[in-house]
Amino acid sequence: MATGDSKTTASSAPPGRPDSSSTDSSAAQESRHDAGAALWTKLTEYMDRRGLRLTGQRRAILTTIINAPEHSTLDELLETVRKTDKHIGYATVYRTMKMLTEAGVVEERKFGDGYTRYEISDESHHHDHLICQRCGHITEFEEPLIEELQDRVAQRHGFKVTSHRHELYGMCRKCCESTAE
Amino acid sequence: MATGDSKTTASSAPPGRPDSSSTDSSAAQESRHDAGAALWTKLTEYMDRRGLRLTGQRRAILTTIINAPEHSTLDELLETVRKTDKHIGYATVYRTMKMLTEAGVVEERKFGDGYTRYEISDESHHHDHLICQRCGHITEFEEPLIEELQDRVAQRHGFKVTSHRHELYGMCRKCCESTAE
DNA sequence: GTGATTGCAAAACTTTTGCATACGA
DNA sequence: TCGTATGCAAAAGTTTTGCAATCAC
Repeated sequence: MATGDSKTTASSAPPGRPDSSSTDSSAAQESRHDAGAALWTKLTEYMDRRGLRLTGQRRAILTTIINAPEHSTLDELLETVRKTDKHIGYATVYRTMKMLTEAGVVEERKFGDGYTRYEISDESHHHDHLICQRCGHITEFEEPLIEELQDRVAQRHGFKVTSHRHELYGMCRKCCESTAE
Repeated sequence: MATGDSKTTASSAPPGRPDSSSTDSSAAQESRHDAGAALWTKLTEYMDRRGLRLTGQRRAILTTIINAPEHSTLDELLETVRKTDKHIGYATVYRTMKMLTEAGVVEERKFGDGYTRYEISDESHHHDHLICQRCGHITEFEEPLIEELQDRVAQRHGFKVTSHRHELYGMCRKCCESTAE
């Protein structure tokens, strides 16, 4: 029930795949968050402020997220973190992710396949997503002009934006090529 | 369980509210789909092709959707359609919405509050959404330049787009004003 | 008449929560 | 020690499905 049969999964982004030659920045996926230190600082500050405790499980979970592929589901994270800490429970991962989200360390994403996915929060690099509906691969993209236009739209409506999501669904390059044959 | 306590609901768009004076087209919300006839044609063609049957319930449900506010949830649609047909079941509405989606008559939308919402499919007017997290009001917007940029992004990635979602979350004009006081 | 459709209730699934136990500071 | 955190299992809450009875064509 918990661990098992997720349908589509973000593959673990092999370095140097064809995609990475494209114009846009998807650098974040290659280097696995060397900003780790900053995240720990952010987290401990958040926890100190509230009298929360840094347990072994929480340490293991944050470490896992930092090293795991972006857009992992709870099940995937649980499976991974259990390689470190055999007896960690689903609820613990769940609650920790909630806390990390609250702390601003990670962000929840819902791509409509029924699962909540998580990614490290990087406020300096807002990005959006291309989601392949065939292989499940998720690519990130940044397009400042879109963000600008989007802000203008909001302004026209007197709307104050606090967050947004922009997702393109379809078929990634690899799948297009393998289908074309 | 079924009908009851949805948290945020698209209010039924009173005509001539302040919003409608804004620049962007949100005309679709005012006039309740006079394209109804075209929808019926589309649906019956779809059904004929597959030997599906036009039952009283299905008629009632499509009529309901055409007249209901956009972005209604299943619960809301069920409640409304029951005013016409007292004994209609949740599953019937559910399955009919699935069929209508498949037929291209309606589109499913998920705005992250846990409910699936439905809107009439209007291929000539792609639009995206501004979602107020305070009052739940949903406004539509169109911005061709964004669509264009978005296509360009996809092209750069060799990605073939079949659908997209672009949603801005925050506070609508009304709520901004009532909060500012 | 025959196969599609309906409605009810139960199942499936992910997400949340209650509670007794264990543990960090 | 004291209150937070954990883990298990059960609860929630929405979406799906099984099945016998009905109904459209």
